[in-house]
Amino acid sequence: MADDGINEDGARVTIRTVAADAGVSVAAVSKVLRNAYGVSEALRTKVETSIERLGYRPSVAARGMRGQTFTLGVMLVGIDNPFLPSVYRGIESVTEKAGYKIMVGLGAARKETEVRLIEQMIDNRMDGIIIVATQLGGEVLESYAQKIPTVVIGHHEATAQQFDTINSDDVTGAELAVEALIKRGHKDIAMVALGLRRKNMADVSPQRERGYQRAMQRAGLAEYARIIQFPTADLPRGEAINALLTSPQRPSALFCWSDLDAIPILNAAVEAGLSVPDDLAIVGYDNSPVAALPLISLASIDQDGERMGRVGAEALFSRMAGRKVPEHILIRPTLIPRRSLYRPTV
Amino acid sequence: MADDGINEDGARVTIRTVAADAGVSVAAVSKVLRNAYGVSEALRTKVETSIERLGYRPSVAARGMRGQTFTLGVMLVGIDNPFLPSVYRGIESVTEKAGYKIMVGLGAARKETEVRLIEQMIDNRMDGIIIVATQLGGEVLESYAQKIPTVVIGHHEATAQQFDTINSDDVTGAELAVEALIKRGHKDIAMVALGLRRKNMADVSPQRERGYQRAMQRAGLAEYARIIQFPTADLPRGEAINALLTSPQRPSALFCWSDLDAIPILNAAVEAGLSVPDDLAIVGYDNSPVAALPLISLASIDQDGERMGRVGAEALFSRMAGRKVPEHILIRPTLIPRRSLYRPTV
DNA sequence: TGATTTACGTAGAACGGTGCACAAACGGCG
DNA sequence: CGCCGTTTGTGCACCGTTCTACGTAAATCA
Repeated sequence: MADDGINEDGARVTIRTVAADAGVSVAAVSKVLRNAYGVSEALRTKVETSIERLGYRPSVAARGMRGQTFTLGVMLVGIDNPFLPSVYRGIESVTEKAGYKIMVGLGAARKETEVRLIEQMIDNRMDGIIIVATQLGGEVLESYAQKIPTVVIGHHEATAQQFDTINSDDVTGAELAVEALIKRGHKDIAMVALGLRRKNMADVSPQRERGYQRAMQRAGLAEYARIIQFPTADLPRGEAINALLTSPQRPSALFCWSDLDAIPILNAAVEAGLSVPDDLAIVGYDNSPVAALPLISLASIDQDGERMGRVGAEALFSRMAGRKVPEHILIRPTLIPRRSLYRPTV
Repeated sequence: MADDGINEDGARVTIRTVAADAGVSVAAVSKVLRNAYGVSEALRTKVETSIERLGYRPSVAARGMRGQTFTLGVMLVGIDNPFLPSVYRGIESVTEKAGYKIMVGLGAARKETEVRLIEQMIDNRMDGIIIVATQLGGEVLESYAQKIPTVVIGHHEATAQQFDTINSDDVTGAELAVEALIKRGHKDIAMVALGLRRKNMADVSPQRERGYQRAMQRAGLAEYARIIQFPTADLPRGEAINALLTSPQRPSALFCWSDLDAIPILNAAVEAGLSVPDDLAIVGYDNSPVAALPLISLASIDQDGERMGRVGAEALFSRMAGRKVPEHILIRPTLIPRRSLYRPTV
């Protein structure tokens, strides 16, 4: 049984081979493959038997030239971001059921690379793309979205027309964090945000800054509110952390835009002899697996990435099916309390 | 300037559009694209100008039907394994220079999924594939490798004929870990290994077990040697960890096949009131970023994943260029000492 | 100068599918 | 029995490239 797509002559098994074997036309085989209209049960079984026997596999490349490829492109910022695996799992769970394949592009958070990947996916004739946590601007996204059904996850563009967006409600998430700290008696609560070259409200960090500001204001703590812009993740943050911890105005509590920053800060604080949460309480964002480790035990906001992935994939399918009006979905995050927020009552 | 591959009529810009615009034949444009032999400087600039002006982008799908796609497939076990990002970076650094694109498949460590992904890559007419840390058997790999140039990273198949392998020298890595523990005065050193349904020497864990055994024997500690098989990563390991830590035969030191297990064990040990490294010294494997956190400070064996990726990509290119004889490369790992191995002399 | 080589460019058949337009077969009905 | 509408299956143009085979003009050689 040649299930490697190559028959005994070493020639590739194509749709024509199958047609000849089944004694039908090429068009008939194609119809069966796409389960198109107008195939009798008899024909279908005949063709499927031949396909099975010959181990035929349709060429995606050839398909892509006219019809669908049944493949979706998923662009992720990078492989090491703790929030992505769950989003990916969510997407996968939906696409698998629908019989679609996924092709992943890893973006490394560089605009140039991201553009290249999107174009690559278009060139490869993906049926649709999901873009997760991109740095790209709304105009660029709109222009790509005209050419290929697009869903964007983790990037706030609530007015986008050509594509859908799925986001955690980052404002609410930040409010949850700050309110929890206030409830523990904190007043002097600072925030660590992502210091971007060019501030863009579409990114998650500014959204969380807004939530922070709101919650502080509502609690009458506006005078304490201050946002510390941290250098981007790949730069050395050691100095910034040091400055923060040794400052005479060191806050009593910290809300951190991401676990990516919260975890190193928490580590540095303990190393410096501070007690967490007594000297410094910390709440992060993303609920990454590391935060859950007992030695870290970092309270964090959970985005339910899996659900975001699922919802995103579903939106993409409905868009591929012809929906034109954009959907902009917010998903409510939850607070995961841990030791960095309060000392458990033993 | 229409740089979106669609001209003002809304029609797709194809090689024919470019040919017409430049006033040359389709074949000529194709030659320029592939920088094939027999193009004058004049022709080349003429064509390149048109390409630029029209914003033409060749269709990978159409290309795949006859020629190369200039795209490589990279199959990764999963997105959350700490060792993969560095391997990926290594691969990327080489392919980028060569002007090749990468398409990633995420395998989730399920054989069925992995097979599907490899076939998908063949269907998509990748020019070659790199498979990282697969569960698949040697025969399966050989059969795929006949159809597409293949390099396997992190899977020991030293006798494979059809594909190349790049591996960390896992035996030596384990020896390094055990010798370091012996040097710190430990005798009762146990090992935690990955408990596979079907033991396969191609996997990394058994290789490390062999290195452990050797080092123990060479030091005359064979009587102490014992290997504890842990359930695979996705199952709850809490019980296994508990049993290990509360056993009356608790060893004084532990060599762990992966940080994936070492980190939870270290956490549990400290939670249980043990002192690391005094009551229990631990050395892990992979040197994952979490191991480096001060609060964790887990000694670990570093595989230099980036180098493995680079070497793997280079091997793939040379194989695509026609090399037939297989290469099986071992890369020497190094020990990264941290607090879980020895208390620093202050 | 004629013969041969070299360089450049072109025509047109692949490649492996899709999908439209149409033919054939079938059954129901007046 | 002839007419008509509905299935079911087929022929063929097409998708956007590559690549072989070949034509032509210029350059080199004897």
